[in-house]
Amino acid sequence: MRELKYEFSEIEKKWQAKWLEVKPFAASNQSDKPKFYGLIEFPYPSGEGLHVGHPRPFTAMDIICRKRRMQGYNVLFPIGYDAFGLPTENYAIKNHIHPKIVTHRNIARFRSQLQMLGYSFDWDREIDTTAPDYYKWTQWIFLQLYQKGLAYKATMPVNWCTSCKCVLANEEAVNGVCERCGAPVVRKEKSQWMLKITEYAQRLIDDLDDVDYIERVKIQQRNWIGRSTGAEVNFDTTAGDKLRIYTTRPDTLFGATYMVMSPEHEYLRRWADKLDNWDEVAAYMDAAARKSDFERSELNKEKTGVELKGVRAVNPVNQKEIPIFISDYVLASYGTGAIMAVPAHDTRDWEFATKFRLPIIEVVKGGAKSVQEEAFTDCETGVMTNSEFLNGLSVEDAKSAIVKYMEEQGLGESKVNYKLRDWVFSRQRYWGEPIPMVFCDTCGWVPVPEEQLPVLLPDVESYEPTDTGESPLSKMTDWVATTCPHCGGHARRETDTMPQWAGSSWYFLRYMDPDNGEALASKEALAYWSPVDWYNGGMEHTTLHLLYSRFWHKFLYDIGVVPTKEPYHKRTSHGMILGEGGEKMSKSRGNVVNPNDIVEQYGADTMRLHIMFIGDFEKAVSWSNEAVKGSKRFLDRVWNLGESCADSLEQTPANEAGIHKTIKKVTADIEELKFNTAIAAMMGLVNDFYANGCTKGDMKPLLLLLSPFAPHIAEELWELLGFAASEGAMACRQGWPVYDEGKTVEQEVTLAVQVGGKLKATVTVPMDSEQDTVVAAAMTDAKVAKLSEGMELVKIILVKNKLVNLIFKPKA
RNA sequence: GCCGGUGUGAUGGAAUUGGUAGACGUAGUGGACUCAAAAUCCACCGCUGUGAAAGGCGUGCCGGUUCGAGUCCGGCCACCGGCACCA
Repeated sequence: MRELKYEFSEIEKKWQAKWLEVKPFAASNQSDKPKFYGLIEFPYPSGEGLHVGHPRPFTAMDIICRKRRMQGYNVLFPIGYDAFGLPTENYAIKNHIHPKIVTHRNIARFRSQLQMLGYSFDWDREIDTTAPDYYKWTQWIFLQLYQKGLAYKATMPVNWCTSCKCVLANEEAVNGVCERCGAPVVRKEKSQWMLKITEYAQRLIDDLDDVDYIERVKIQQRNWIGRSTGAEVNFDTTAGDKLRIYTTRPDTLFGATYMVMSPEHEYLRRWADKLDNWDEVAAYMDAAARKSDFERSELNKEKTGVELKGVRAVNPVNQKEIPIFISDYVLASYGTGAIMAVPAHDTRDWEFATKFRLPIIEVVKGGAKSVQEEAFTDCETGVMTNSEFLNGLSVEDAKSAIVKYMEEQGLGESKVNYKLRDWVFSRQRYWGEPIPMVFCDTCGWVPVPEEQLPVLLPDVESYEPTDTGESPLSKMTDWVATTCPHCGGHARRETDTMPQWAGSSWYFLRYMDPDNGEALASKEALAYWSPVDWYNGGMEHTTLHLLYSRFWHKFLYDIGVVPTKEPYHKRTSHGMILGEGGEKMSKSRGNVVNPNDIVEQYGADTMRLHIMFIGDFEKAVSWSNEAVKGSKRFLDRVWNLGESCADSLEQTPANEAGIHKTIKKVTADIEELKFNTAIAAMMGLVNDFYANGCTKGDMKPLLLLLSPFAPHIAEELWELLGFAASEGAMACRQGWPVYDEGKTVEQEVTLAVQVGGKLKATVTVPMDSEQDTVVAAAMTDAKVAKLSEGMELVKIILVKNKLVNLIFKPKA
């Protein structure tokens, strides 16, 4: 008997100190072993510290990486901090502390919390996006984008958060409110740096075919990019200009009974003197401009619009004259900003036509109701009608036929459109990377020369955003005033900073070679580690960080900086941790669980184990303080086995099959993110050990299987049972246990016996018994025998080692 | 409206992908140990039924395929997430 209590607190401190000292998790940039790069989304170091949302994905990847090391891989599992951002800045404003100081404090806190949980990060590769030698390279990438024409300045209506006093990306404005603070978002004309992500739209779709992302991520990205194929068609107008429209249904061209332009369309002002009702039109344009996006979409149940009196369009295929309207249901920013309206086959056009009593002409037949009652929008079943040479064709055939005709006649051509918009890249805030551009009155925008990077973020007196919509940096006149790198004349620095997403768009590259002063990472390091083998992160980043970083990576690939087209080979995602009632955790509900409390009460191993045991990793689960005890109890039971097991290094025969089965299950389950059932299997094995008795030989594989999940207790018992002494190393440096398929099967199996498909009995027979043996054994069962009286056995279905189903019928 | 996902005991969740539904855990019940409690160990634990059995019912609802359906097909309902006047 080894009599030592499971003092988790001391044990965990001991091993954490040892890992920091011995560095068993340091990755090497040169190795004969196969490489594995496991990545988690680096945290934003908020003032609140780690919350329970963090340990779930972190522990999962830690388990995978610990297992990979034991399987003989050279593993890179790094950590860093995505530390630029608004919460830190807002805290700094409120408390008059420099954001730099706040950030350092928060990072220190995060670091100690992450170490407290025993993660096997390579701490020598820690990065911080706010460090000048890091953001130097963020700025460098921006300069490359600028040089290739992918960064440009444009004045355009942008999403403006009224509370943050800052521009938001499309992706950050959710339902008319700011994703971060919830304040209303309004439209504002501003001159902004933009990144041409749209240039990569098709490749961002196509290359999804070559990566191993979970399907819902691929689907969500494809939907977000929103590719559609259709045609652009020119309509003559009585004003003389050709009005160009985009449609995905060129087949319905004969059904176009009017046209609609967006209120922002450039022709409108040009046509002012031709319009009899210009006052009315101008009033509508004004009203539309004043509406926020939210008002334009959400509140717009009823369609509104104004007819242009004095200008009409001509349908190019039948020369019919049709009216033109303006309406805010047509968006200026998509397609050409104008549409042909086919009310018979588009619900929005139908609503508008009904309200304005415009003709509805059926050109596709097959709808359940008349098109006067309901638009028929189905493309699969319809047949063309009222469309001259298209009549009788299917919708698909009609599309190709009309496009071919239009291209021959010079009326229009096929066209692909995307919903994806260019990325608004400027923020009027302090705590971000300065955009390395200078404006010279004579030369215009001039990039800061690479050798002058980084453009350091200067210290300012106040971080308050200005009401004029300019960055706090604009008040730093000394810093703003500079000389033009081109002509040497007076120039002003760009005072906007980059968005939060900049630093995180390439951070995984920096981990490969974090101290490089010459490049964002060396060619060798990039060649060795690229791509990230497995990246796990939240679904909320699918159309933000994940898309942005794929875009940057493709660009870096194009200019020869990185060796792979895609940054991440595999992408998985975890579900959220909800509060006890299945509700979102929030301060206001008071159901927030602090990992520190759990670690203090039960230990880091219990915390890790429980967060993985709690339910399906990919789905949302609710936290239960009560249930944590079960995981702690399991570790106590393992500890007690370690104290009481027999000294023999032989395995107990009764445990053998269970051990091999468990190795098989845990090995496979980790790969499939089924941590909960892996843990259940280990619990089952421990229950067997209690029932059958156990030896050191039985404990050995159990401890190795447990070590990625609960590394501290595993190391301690490994040492205590003498394995470390006799084999000279920590558990984390052992080989991953292997199973013998032959030993996973039992000698005897219990089969279900069904009669007519209903379970009536079970019978135990030797493994792999043939049908005759099984049936004979089944018939010895009293219940089965009784059911077979006076019956004839007409059919036997045998599923080997599982079940036998006997079908009887009355004897004739 | 469109695109994903989910629905299983008191409860968190399992189920080798068509083969013994409820593994593993929590809560609960009974017992052992203890002066006692906690902890620990052992047993029971879907509903109904009975003295105990037998039997019947049971994976959101209705129908279908099959020797056999939580799993497949058709039609609904509810909840969660994403997108949303993108022509």
